[in-house]
Amino acid sequence: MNTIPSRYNPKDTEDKWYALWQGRGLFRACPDKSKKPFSIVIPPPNVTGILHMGHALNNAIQDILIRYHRMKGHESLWMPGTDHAGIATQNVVEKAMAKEGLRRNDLGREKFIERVWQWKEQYGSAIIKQLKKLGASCDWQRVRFTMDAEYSKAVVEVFVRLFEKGLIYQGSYIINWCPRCQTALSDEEAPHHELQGNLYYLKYPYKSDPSKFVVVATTRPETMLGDTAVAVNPKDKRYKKAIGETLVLPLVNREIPIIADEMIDMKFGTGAVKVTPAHDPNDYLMGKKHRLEFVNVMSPNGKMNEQAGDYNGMDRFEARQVILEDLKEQGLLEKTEPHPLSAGHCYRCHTIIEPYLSKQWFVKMKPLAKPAIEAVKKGKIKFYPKRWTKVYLGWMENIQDWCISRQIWWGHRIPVYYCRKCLDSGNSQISNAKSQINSKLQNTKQAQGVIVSRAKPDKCPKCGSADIYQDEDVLDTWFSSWLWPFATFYWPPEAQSPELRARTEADLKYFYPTSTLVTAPEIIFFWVARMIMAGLEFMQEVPFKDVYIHGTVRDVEGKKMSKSLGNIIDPLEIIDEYGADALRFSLISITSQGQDVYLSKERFEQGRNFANKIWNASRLILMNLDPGQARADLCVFFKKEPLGVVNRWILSRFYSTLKEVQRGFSEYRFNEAANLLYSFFWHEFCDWYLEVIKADIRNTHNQVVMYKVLEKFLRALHPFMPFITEEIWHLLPGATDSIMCQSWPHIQEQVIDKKLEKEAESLFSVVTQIRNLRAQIGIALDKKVVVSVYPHTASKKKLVEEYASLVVNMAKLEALHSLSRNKRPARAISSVAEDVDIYLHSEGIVDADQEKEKLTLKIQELHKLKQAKEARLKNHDFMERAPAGVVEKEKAGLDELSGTLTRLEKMSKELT
RNA sequence: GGGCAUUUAGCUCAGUUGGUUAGAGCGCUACACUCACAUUGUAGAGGCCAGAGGUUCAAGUCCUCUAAUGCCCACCA
Repeated sequence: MNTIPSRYNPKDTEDKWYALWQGRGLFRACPDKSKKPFSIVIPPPNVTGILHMGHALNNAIQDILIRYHRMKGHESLWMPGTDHAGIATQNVVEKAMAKEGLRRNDLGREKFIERVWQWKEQYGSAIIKQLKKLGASCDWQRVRFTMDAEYSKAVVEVFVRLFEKGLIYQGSYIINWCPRCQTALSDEEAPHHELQGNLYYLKYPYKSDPSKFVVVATTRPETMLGDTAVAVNPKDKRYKKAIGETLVLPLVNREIPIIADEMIDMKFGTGAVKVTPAHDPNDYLMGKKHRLEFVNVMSPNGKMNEQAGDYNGMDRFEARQVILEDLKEQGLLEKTEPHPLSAGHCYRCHTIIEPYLSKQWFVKMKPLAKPAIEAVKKGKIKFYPKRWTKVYLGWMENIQDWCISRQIWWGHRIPVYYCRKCLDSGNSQISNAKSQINSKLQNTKQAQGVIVSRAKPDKCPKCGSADIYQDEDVLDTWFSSWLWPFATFYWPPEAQSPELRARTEADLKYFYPTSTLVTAPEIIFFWVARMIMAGLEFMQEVPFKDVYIHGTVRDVEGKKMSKSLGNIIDPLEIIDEYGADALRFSLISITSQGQDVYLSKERFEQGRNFANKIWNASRLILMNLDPGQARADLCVFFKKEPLGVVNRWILSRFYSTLKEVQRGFSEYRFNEAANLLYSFFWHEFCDWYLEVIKADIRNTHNQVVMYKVLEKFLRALHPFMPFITEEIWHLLPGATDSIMCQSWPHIQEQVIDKKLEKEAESLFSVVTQIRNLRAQIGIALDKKVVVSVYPHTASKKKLVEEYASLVVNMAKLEALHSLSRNKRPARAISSVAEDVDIYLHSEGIVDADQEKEKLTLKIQELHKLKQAKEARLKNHDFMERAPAGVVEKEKAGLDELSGTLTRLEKMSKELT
């Protein structure tokens, strides 16, 4: 077996095994009534995406869960796929086209979409290849895309159903408008960020006396062109007389009234507010309430429009400056104060959002939210960590209607059709802003000429005209991804071809609801909450039972990793340098439940080193393994053979560890599970077990135990480090099949023996103490020394004598004597282990003072502890109120401490 | 303005229902490469658990307040 290299090289193994797994269909999952299902749907990455550390963490966790449950005997499905990511993808393709000097309008809608599809075919699978590098065991035959024809049927179905239920409506409101992407956005897509802006105080002259003014404060002076009133609080004494007066809007010369509204905060600014109903959500409400005029002064591209008079064509921020200058010139800019404000930003291009009046489609959310709130409150869905429940509920309980129409081309076209004839003849076509606002939204449903349909109608059902055209807008990307947990299973079955339906309907029944959703906190509102609503609305069942929210991956300074900051650690680079196993293990071992991860490249050394350690321990075992001996049945063997303390110890430790690992899994404490396996293997199996048995490695007991522990350990570790465990699995004698097909080791309770564990560890501590003594006087390891011990109990004496050779080997001794009299030998340095006094015979001169000082320090330290324990045991309240077990423990601790102290004191006294 | 999280060794972090002398990885110090592994081994140093109160027989852990940092939410013109 010396053909095994001494360093593990992931490059030799990872791609090889992945190809084999996939080739053999080991990731496939099919309904199997004899098994319990376990299913996860992947949070579909954007087709534009490339794998970053966040994905690596997210998918490593999912793969660990899937592999674990697969080995636990569940029919485990990991559903993969990608998201068409409307705005993001359109932006990317437009950017690529810009290099050729092309704009989307040059191509036209159809050609442009064709081009996006081409782009998707060419680059869209990049992230899937990268997931495979990571080891992701998705059922790739099922890979879905939110724009797939079958998936689109679900989107249309849902739109139509919600519309028919009256939960979708069209209307004109102030929405978040991105002037760069030129589309509406939902509130979630326009996160607020702090900006350092100014508060400008503008003077609006009275019509009756232009030398007098009302001063208003604003952060967006360019919107003043659209002002149609000034509002004050009716309780505000300063303006009591002014209410009802008329002002002349500067630069525009529009006459605007001073109105009274309770909404106005008297303490802010001057207490007088300019009202721009077409450009601010609050002003919009006031506009409606006071029947003001809605003047839209901006074009969709963020430039001022013809309503802006002289400022027509200027960019909104340019106009701001020019308007301020003009006002200043006229003496109408009273002052400018720095003022921090927060403004919405486009989550795709980070452009500052313009609150903008426009006609959009909305989903009424309150009725959908109600059951979704219930489901979580009743515990049908559980969040891990728990605190996200509150975040979820908080949002759900204050949910706003969802703007779902987008003015882009890449996406699901809204299934609404218009009959030109009906629209022309009727008055349902909404032409000006004012009537838009007043039009009752529910009317959309009955509106003449508006047809909502699963397929494009040939002719108008009302008038029979064939002059029908579809709504230009597409749906929000999230309007398709919220269906992911069931639409990926070809929901609705009735809408699919009979053949497809026959093939897939059982899958939906078997795998839905899914088991666990693994995701990041950023998309709780975007996605998680909406999936819960969709699942309950369309499947009458929650989409998943557990939601595990992991942390955000950050750099060492706590900054989010982003391309623009240049602080990215590329997972593929790490895989290339350290291996996918190392990447996975390192990430998991530092990710405690839901905490953010601060990452530097060096962290991955831990995983790499661990892989190498496993590799070399396996190498030792394989080089010394007699396959004939080793493969005995452990259970039978264990019962029959007197295995000895060390073998029994490692078996007990293994199963103790396994038990805790399993608990880690069930509580979503992956770091704990990973670290338990790590420290068991390294610090118990390698540092002690293998070192101890090395001397007698051909012994049958040792053969069986080392082989079994290795073999079972590999299976337990496989979910975390799939590649190296598979590689070594195949080096084991008689290994058939893939490790993926093995079961996760069953916990053998009868092997766990805590008392025995303690006994063995007390033996090891004798070794440690001797090593310690050697180090104290600097005796090199190759120099053999003689040690005498005096065990204070008969059982310890028996143990030490029986395992004398273990101590001799591990502490590199010439000889170990067991003293028959409790008397300090001459010329020795001393130490104590549990119930054992230890004397290392020194050939040189023992510095008695130094030795005495060392012992004295130790005595003082233990004395303090002893006092603390005595005090506790003397405490009446403690004795009365502490549980018996704790008191017992304290007593035992005190006894031991007293014993040790007496022994140390004797040692010290005998020193002359 | 509201909420959440974090604060434990030089660094990055574990520490579950309160219960012996608070742990890990990295880094550091000393020693050790013919030995499965120097991506290693052995031994060691290093902690008023952010601060102040409180509850309790017992607090890193529970409660209150304070401070710093980060994140999320909110119609702060």
